[in-house]
Amino acid sequence: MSEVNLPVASFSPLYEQIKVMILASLQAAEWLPGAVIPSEMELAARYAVSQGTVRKAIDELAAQNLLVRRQGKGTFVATHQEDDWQYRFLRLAPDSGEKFLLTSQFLSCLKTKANAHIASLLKLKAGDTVIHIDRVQSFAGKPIVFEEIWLPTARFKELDLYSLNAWHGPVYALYESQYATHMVRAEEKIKAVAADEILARHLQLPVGVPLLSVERVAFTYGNKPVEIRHARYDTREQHYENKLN
Amino acid sequence: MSEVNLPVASFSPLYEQIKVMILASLQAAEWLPGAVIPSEMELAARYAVSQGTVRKAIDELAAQNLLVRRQGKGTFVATHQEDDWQYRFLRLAPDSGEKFLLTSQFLSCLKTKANAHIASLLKLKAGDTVIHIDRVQSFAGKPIVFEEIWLPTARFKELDLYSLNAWHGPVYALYESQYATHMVRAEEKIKAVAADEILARHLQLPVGVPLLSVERVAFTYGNKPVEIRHARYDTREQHYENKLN
DNA sequence: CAGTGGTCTAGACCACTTC
DNA sequence: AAGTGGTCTAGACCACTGC
Repeated sequence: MSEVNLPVASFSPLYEQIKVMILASLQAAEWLPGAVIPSEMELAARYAVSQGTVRKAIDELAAQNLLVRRQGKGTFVATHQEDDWQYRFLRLAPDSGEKFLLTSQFLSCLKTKANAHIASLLKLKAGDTVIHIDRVQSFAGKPIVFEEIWLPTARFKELDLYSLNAWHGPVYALYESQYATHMVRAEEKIKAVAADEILARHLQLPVGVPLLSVERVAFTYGNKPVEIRHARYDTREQHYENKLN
Repeated sequence: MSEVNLPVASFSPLYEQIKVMILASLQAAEWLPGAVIPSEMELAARYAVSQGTVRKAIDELAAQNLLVRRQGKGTFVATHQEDDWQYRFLRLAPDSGEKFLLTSQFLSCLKTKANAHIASLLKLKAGDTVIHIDRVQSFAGKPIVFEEIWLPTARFKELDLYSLNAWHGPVYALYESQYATHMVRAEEKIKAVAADEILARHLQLPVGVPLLSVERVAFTYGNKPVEIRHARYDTREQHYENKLN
């Protein structure tokens, strides 16, 4: 008998280890969203490597949109609170090509027990509670998006309908500023569905109209899922845009 | 009066210029999809720069999926003819999570005059002709996708129904091997629509069922659009998957 | 002008593939 | 053993920002 020698923890370059350490600092909120991190020289000294090695680590974290480099200024922790990033995860766009200014109206914000589906997506234990939010988004006065959101109660304790409606700007900016939770990436599953009576009422359209159903799981540092969304888009005058590379 | 000094052709680093030259070689088909390009050392000599500079250029082209690096072997021109890349642009996946094996049936392949919409997307002149293809894709015997494809006749001259149905594998691999055209990226616009009679017949489902409408423009080197697709997906047992970063 | 990120170099050595 | 890409270093200099 001969054994195959599988490389278990094979080779890990220095810059990978430094990425891990920087990630740990982000996760530990040592540097907050929007803040500068130490300069490349400082980090090189801290980790006892050359500037080039720190550079490569930062390059890759910047490519993943965790950090943002600004020449002459420094390297910053990515945030959803800046102009270009306000709607980083929004793929809906008007067919006309005009600018998209959505207004948001929150309808409800209730604490409930997570059902099996939501619980498994959020990796919660049976019996854990979630916050369930409903909202409608409108463009030029027309309701276009009906959206349900589920959040783990543990992380988003004091969130209520009043503070949601008092907030102006993207929800992900609110999560950052109020709950120290930065969304790093998300996965969406898209289907076509027919409007039922509830959706028809919210979106002011006839029952049976085809709508885009978009289920999103959003993740913070360390691939931790912390938000579920289920949106329905009226795509009669707008569309979902995607780039394939 | 004071003039604002807009930097017109400001600063362009060496590695950008080398990227441009490598891109030119790809576009000129000096190196074909799947082939090795010269080693970093050779390119460094050719362009009279250091290996590190060539390296950075190649790194960025590899990040854009134009090149593929393989340690110990060399750097290769990306191709749709390899296992992992076979369905690089396919975002449809079964709800069940099982493996997705699609069979393709081409229905027609006709030369027609491009309508205004298609012509403008393909940047054709008025009067230019296109090849119009219809096909149905099935999974486990069930028709799931109805797809129309438009191609500029000029580039895809001898394409006919017989050769399409004789081909086994992704269409983008056929474009590469028969028409020296490699697809680099694509843009999709997605809507929900109701099945009309034609779609209902092709997909064997009732009229009115909500379907996903996916309009794709695919580009080759130099951002040149060379293929339009309009697909309709039955999303009752499968979904469109997307990752947001 | 000092400090930051960005570019470029030259050279040593490592990891992987092939012959 | 030779050739490829991959890592790491040290140092020089450039481009941009802000005091």
